[in-house]
Amino acid sequence: MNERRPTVKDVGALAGVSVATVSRALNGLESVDPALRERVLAAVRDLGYRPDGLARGLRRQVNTVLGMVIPDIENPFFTSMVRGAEDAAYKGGYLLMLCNTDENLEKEKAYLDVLLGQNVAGILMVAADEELSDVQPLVRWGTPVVAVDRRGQHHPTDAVLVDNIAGSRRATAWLIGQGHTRIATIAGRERTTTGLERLMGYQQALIAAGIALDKDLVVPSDYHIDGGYRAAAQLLDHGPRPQAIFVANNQMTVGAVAAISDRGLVVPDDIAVACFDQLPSGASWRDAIATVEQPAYDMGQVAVELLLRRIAGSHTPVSEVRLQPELHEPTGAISTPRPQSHTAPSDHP
Amino acid sequence: MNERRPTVKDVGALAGVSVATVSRALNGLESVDPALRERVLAAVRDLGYRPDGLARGLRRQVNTVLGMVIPDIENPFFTSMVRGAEDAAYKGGYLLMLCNTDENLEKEKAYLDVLLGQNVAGILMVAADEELSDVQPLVRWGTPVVAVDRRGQHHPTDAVLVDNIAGSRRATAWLIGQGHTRIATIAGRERTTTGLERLMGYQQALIAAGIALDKDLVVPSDYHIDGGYRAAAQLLDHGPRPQAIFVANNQMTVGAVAAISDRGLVVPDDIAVACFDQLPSGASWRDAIATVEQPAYDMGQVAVELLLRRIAGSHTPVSEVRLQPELHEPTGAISTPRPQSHTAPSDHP
DNA sequence: GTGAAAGCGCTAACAC
DNA sequence: GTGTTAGCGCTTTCAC
Repeated sequence: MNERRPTVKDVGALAGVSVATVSRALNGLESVDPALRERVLAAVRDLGYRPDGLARGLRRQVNTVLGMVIPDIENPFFTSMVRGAEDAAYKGGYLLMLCNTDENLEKEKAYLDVLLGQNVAGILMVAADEELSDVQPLVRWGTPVVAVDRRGQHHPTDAVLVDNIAGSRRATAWLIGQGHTRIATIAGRERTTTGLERLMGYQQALIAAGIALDKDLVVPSDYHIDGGYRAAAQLLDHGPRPQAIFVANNQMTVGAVAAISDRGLVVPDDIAVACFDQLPSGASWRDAIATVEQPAYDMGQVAVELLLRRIAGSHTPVSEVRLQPELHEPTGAISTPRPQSHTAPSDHP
Repeated sequence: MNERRPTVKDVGALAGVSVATVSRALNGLESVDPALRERVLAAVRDLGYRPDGLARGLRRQVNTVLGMVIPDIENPFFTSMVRGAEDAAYKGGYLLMLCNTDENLEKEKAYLDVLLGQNVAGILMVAADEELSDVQPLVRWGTPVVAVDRRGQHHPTDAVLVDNIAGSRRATAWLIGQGHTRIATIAGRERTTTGLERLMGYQQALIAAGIALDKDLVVPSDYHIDGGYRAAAQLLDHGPRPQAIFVANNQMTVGAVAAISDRGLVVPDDIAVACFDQLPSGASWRDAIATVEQPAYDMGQVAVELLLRRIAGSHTPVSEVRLQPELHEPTGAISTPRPQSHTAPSDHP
């Protein structure tokens, strides 16, 4: 081990041909004599040769790799999206390199640098911060980018989003339909479009039902479990308790339910809950909460399809796809739920 | 947009210096006149220049990027491991490119090809198939590799594993301690060391307690939710029902519990369950099942530390680290559990 | 301290 | 159909 890694030159020498022939044979050009091609492939096997991707990429100026940047690899919503993207990419002959920014702008910039440096064919991006994330260099030098879930504010790119307003409007309307009027919301980060849009949907539903908006019932938070806990605590511990809460994402819901439960209250008997995103399978409170389920897998898939079209040279105007989320009403059953499979094949037969 | 991407040459031209000076300025060499350095950096900003990683890597033959290959990005065990690896890598000045193989050998090979082609500094690998996964080319050309969770059989590399035998022995012993003697197991894939070792632990515990092994109580499965469901169904529908089941991973447990519940049985009253891996937070049955919790985050962290040491040139013999999993006894509480935070900071303060 | 030039491994003109 | 060679963008001797 630790021999020098073989190059085209070594392969050529062993096969008794020039480097050009090696290259042609490896890239499947028809114009190569079958006998020579055989010799080349044999030499490749003998030496354990694999092409240097850097040199190849440098020369060809295109790669068959896509980059994907996500903010939180531990959020099932994103991993499901990744699976959709990856399946579509693989089908199209591309591989997907994943980068987790941990909602950290500095990391995000570093990863974009690397991806751009590797000359990836295109980038799928869930921005850590819609205002500050810098996709400008990508767009500027012609690397196709598709924004997913969150759309950067400054430099318009293709985007695949969910109809957040409609989704949260439906969820809130459902709570109203259950007979509640004093409905609070734990909102998402204020600087994100998802946060703003979900808040708008909540407000629209109240207005449509003729319910006055109450600022005390709107608690902005941060999309994290602990933030959801704190927000719910504030709602429960100060002023008259709301009859229902609409929570803007899954993680905050986990925290909110914990806060509710810690106070000896029961969902939905004492307080009704609806939320954006799917809840973890097997959760005991899963059948007591209405959820707005986002088509995460499809979002990833559609995003890649858009991206591949751009890579292929499409010059249609920048487009924004809005997928419809689906309201999932709780069954109200108390028994242990039958968990759903997480695997993509069963989710997307 | 879509101007030609600038190169060192462009920067040099604008700054009125040679490409060599540009390169030196960008790489922080001391020997550059401060005034020139300033001119260069200004030109870099003006042009929006960023170095081409391919050319740089090709020339330097070394990168500041690590590759990580995992089989299932939707499994929380792996994503937690990724977070540990990533945090350690970032701390050490490296970025982590993630590749999801979906337990698909062909994909795995393709990703390894790309990573090796990109000349990554090192690779963390959770092999899709311990017998067939081919790390030989990596080892052969000196790219450091650390196996995590699963150890390749043929070509020994550094590895970070969990003491599977001890973990499953403890879990099974706990079931015995609850007074059960007719204890079944839903085992992992037979060709994996984790599968074999967890089966061994189960058997060791039975033998130590003087309980005869019964082949009918061992059902091999595949680590997936559906497989767990089928395996449990077989145990419940044929022959005398076991008093307890030890399940070899989290996903199969989700399926097994569903099968139990579908038959109107209750855990742990009708049948006791213990399993390897953490269960999803908020699961209603979480407090009824004993779990063997693996230190996933730490595994990723330790693996990167090992890898970085190799990259730095350590020539110590190949080493295998075994971390101890922890038996988590159920509280037996029926109330809604307080979910734990998933975020790394709270898990690893 | 700075510039000219070689060369990393590969592909694509261009000759033959 | 095959070989020779230039050059992708960068770093790094080697001169000056």
